[in-house]
Amino acid sequence: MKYHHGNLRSELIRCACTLCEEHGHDKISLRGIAKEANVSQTAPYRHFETKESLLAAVAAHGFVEMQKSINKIIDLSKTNKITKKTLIDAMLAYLDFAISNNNIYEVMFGTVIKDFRNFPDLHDAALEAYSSLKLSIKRYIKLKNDQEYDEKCVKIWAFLHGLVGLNKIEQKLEDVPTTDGSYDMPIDALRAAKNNLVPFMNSSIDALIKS
Amino acid sequence: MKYHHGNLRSELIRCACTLCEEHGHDKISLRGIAKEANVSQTAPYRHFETKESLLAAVAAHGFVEMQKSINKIIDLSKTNKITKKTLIDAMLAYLDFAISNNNIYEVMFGTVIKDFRNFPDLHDAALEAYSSLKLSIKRYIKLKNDQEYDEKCVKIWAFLHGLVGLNKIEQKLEDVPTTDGSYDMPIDALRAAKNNLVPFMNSSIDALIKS
DNA sequence: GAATTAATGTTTACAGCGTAAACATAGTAC
DNA sequence: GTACTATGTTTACGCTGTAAACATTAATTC
Repeated sequence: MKYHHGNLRSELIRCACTLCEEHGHDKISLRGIAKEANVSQTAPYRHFETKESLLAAVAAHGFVEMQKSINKIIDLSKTNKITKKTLIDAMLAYLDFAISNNNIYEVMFGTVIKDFRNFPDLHDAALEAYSSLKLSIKRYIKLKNDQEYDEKCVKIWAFLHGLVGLNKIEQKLEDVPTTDGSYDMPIDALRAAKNNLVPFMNSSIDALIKS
Repeated sequence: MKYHHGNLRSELIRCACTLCEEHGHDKISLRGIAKEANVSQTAPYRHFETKESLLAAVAAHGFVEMQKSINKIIDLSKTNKITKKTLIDAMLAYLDFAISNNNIYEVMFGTVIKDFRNFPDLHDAALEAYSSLKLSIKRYIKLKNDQEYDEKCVKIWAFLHGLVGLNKIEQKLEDVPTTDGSYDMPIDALRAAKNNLVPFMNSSIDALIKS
């Protein structure tokens, strides 16, 4: 058995991502990650000060991947205008990433990492991802100034981020609506939105951009 | 010292709410809550099966309070139409609750409670809160059918929930924008939105309802 | 090339955590 | 008054994050 691992740092991030997505950030331990990487339980401390900082690396990796999947849609190599369909596709790519990387998305946007300023890589990755979102709007529509792009971008980002959150709640609620009339069921509405995602997004995104 | 507490259950919820809002759900322990209530560290187990179920009670309490603050705006005692201003006020009440009860909101909508179906009180409280949101839209505008109300309600709820999430992120990012041009800063946009919250909401909510 | 130093691994140790089990006391029903 | 149930305490266990001491390998200096 070789004493030194060689590239333990990146291996730990890889293992952390895998385990995190599989079990959720609150169900994984540094010891478990170390075991997965076949090193002693304190080996990670040679590469990460705390558990939080390893999770920060997981989050940073998430932002990079998310940005990639958006950039792939709007095709960074070009600079021309994109169609509305392409814009919607980019937004759908955001949703798709968030939902298929549910637990990592939680680390990116949740309370796990208290302050991005403590993790410059993460901080940069998050801002870069935002800039891709903004770029996709810039290439869809001509607006007065940068401030206006930011305003629309925030509206759309909030809407997307909110949909991700609601999707999580839906999964925690009752499948079969009670019919006692005391309250209404948000689940059907959420499910309907998901089943007609493209028209749902089409109307919402356009409304927000033009609002 | 009296051996029996009398109303330990509600006292534990009260202590849990206080400590949770003060330190965040991931920084509080059952033992700490028990100590705050001046009982032994395992006393809570006579009233709550797990830590999760105590936090579920905290979340349920949160939903009830949130609903109250919305109902106060739309004035449940009446049934007439409400103005656009009142609708916006109700949405602002949602945001206000979410932000001033930041850590409890996290328990209500985060990953702490895996499945609301395990906690009927919480499940009911969450649905009741949704119904208040829906009611406020119903009293603002006449739509075709219930399904349409649900669709608009989901859009607005997502938007509001997303704004809360973005607000959290803003606090984790750098205050002073870097000007190297490699990416743009979402913070200014978020801050601008917050400084002009009423017009910001006014345009967005209306656009979503009519989309 | 040998000696020193820095980087990166392991072993051991500790306090705090959620919670299970055994035990103690108080309130309730007959 | 006696049995039963509800509700409290004490003790104990395995898991956690992480600090400290030690071991091994790689890099640097002479």
